[in-house]
Amino acid sequence: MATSHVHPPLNQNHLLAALPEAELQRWLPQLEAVELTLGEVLYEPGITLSHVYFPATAIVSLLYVMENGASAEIAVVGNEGLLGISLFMGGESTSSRAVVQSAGHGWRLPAVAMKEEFNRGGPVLHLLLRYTQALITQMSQTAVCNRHHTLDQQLCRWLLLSLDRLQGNQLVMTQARIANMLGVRREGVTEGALKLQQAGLIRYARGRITVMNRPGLEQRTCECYAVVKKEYDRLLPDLLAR
Amino acid sequence: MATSHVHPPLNQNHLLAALPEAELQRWLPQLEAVELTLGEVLYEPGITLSHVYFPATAIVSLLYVMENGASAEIAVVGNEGLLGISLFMGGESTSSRAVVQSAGHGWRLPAVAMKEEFNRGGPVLHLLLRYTQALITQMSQTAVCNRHHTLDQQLCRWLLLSLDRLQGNQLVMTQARIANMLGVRREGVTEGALKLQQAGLIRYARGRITVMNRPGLEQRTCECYAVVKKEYDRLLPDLLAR
DNA sequence: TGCGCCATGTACGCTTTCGAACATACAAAG
DNA sequence: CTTTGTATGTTCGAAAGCGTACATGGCGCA
Repeated sequence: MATSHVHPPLNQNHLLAALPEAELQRWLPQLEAVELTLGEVLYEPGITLSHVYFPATAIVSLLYVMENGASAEIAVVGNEGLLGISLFMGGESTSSRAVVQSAGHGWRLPAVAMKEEFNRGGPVLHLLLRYTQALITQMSQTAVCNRHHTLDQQLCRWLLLSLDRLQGNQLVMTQARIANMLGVRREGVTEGALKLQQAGLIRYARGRITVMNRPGLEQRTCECYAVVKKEYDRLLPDLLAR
Repeated sequence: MATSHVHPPLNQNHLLAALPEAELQRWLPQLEAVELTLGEVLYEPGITLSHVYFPATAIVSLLYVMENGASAEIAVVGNEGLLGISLFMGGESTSSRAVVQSAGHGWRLPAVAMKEEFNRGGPVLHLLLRYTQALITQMSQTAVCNRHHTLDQQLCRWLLLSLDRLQGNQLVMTQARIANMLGVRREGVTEGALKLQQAGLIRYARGRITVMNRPGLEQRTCECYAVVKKEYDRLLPDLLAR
């Protein structure tokens, strides 16, 4: 991970964009631009975090890795959120791992600064807690989706959630990596992706997926996508007017 | 739901038991004992809550009900926690439903009082947030478990989590209701329960389950149970010394 | 005492997904 | 221009769980 003092526009991250001026001024000296590389691990289960991360163009997955090596994604975090809620929730660590799924840049803030700000109890506290509730909704819906929906539906949901957290309609992502996130076989993702390509909804080649027909994906996915999206919009309306 | 002004010992709920004396005194006049009956719905998706509930001898499930009527449990809450975290998280409502799964009593506190206390920013805030993080862990692990583990393993997990939130080794619960929680067929639960009974781990009859060999259940369940339990113990150590 | 409801048990064919093995093909490096 | 690695495509038997249907037997209520 490279760090730099040349700051790209902070408001690429919606939470940073929603910060009141006073808080922003307090944070500025401590905010550090970071390059997040594919596969980079921002934190491991049980490890106390040194920073919170605000993705801008990167996407990060909260991933649980089981004893036998199998894995499952708990939630995706992109430019709408932050990594490291356990710092202000008080647990210091979580039982999941945060892995960069799409390279890009972001910012980070030292853990101490985040805790101080949180303990001031101002508007930032409420913003962060509302964000956390939205994240909880995503996790809950992931549980529901894992229980009841088909691989094809989940693939569409995953593509849409990722797309919402990126700019443009492309994602750099192999089928094997998607399978890792969804906790299914790579072959299953291949079959699902084939169907979507044959239907003209997406096109892909060697780790690059282009979404051609987004409404088509929304039609094929389960209700889970809409539930999560609605809840983010409801809980964080100030972040939409960026 | 019957309400009463005869208070059973408050410390049956671990969160209430962990309240500092000053906070307890502030809450006492507003705390109301409630009888929670089987099947009672404490809140519905999207509805703003009027109270938070602290179960004592009751167990409540956070349940997501899909458009087609199928359902899945997101988490179980008993005497270790509270219902209505969205009140202090700021969302006011959630996309899940809270259903009483095991009748018993508890207490409730008006939403306004909870918000006032939370906004004081004292120790109660941190206690509630640590509890919320533990709840998040349970939800995450439910997602993982739904993805990777067998019905038999999940049944054991569910029995253990429920048992931890009750006194004694009995639970009043039909196989159909368990199926509803796990989001599987009733027949699947019947087969799983049969195996456990044949192995001498449980006994049951007409909606009453007795656990005969708890270590046996722990041996048959997946890692998910231990992960969740450990995280509750880690995040809420003060609640164990009740 | 008898009726009916409800909890539990059993069976069968079907669908989805898995595990494993192998085939094809592009792309970058030498 | 060949080699090698990675991404994607295909197949097949096995397993878990589903949907459906129906059987059994206890318990409460009339």
